[in-house]
Amino acid sequence: MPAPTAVPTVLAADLALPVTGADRAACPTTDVLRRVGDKWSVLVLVLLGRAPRRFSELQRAVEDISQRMLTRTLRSLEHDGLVSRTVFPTVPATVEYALTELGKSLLVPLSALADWSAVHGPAIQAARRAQG
Amino acid sequence: MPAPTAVPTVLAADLALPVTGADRAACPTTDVLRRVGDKWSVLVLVLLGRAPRRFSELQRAVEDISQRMLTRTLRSLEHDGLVSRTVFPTVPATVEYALTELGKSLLVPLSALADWSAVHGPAIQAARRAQG
DNA sequence: CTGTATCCAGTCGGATACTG
DNA sequence: CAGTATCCGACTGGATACAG
Repeated sequence: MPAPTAVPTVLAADLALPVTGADRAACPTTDVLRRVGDKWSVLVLVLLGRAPRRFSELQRAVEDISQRMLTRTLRSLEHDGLVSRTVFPTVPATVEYALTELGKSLLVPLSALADWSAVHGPAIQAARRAQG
Repeated sequence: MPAPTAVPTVLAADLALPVTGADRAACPTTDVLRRVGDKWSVLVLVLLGRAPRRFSELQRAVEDISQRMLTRTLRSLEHDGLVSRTVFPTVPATVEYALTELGKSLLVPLSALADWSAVHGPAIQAARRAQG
């Protein structure tokens, strides 16, 4: 691990982000937020946090996700080590998806954000309505 | 406000999200995540959390954001009540941006996610490299 | 100084059809 | 059952030029 060199950062409410070019491009916070800020990832993570599920179970659970997007979402989550994929060589094939330990741990801070959203979401909605 | 009807939800690590159509579309958690999951919003929030700043100060601080994106980011944050905008009628005009109380409060759960990212970001990077 | 207008490439996400 | 392939509209974000 590189020594903790003095990377320019901003500090606010215990939150630090690098603000200069190369460092900011690799900022793990921004990286995670963009991973999780897409349309379906968090929903899939939460569903898998409840229990491991098969592809078709997920598709039924989410209900209005397209097959393509479910595949893409699962692939990217798997690619980032948040979800595991297990193929059972039945006929036809069955595939089970589950959270990895990494994925489970991510639900904790997401939970904090969900709590904030539940409390302050109405305030955001109100602000939007107030300005058109 | 409608009565708290039994909206189908999934529970995982204290995290609840609606999973059916109309409810999920209005899910405040997904809504907040998508707001914050864009390229610049969190960085701007963090900078403003440190201190109120003028437009040009922000642009210098971020360094590689385009004028267009800074404007758009600030407008959307303002629109959602997270940032305030104060115009001083000098010549030429100066404009100061600051976090609202709502914006400040958002930094708290974001901080939890930043902490997680700092700790587990390397694990994600490793997972990515392991699979190409 | 603080923006707006225009253009343009790349990505996101949905619909549909097809496959082992 | 669990995907892949293709097409396509919409949105994101950058570059550049112009304006109050």
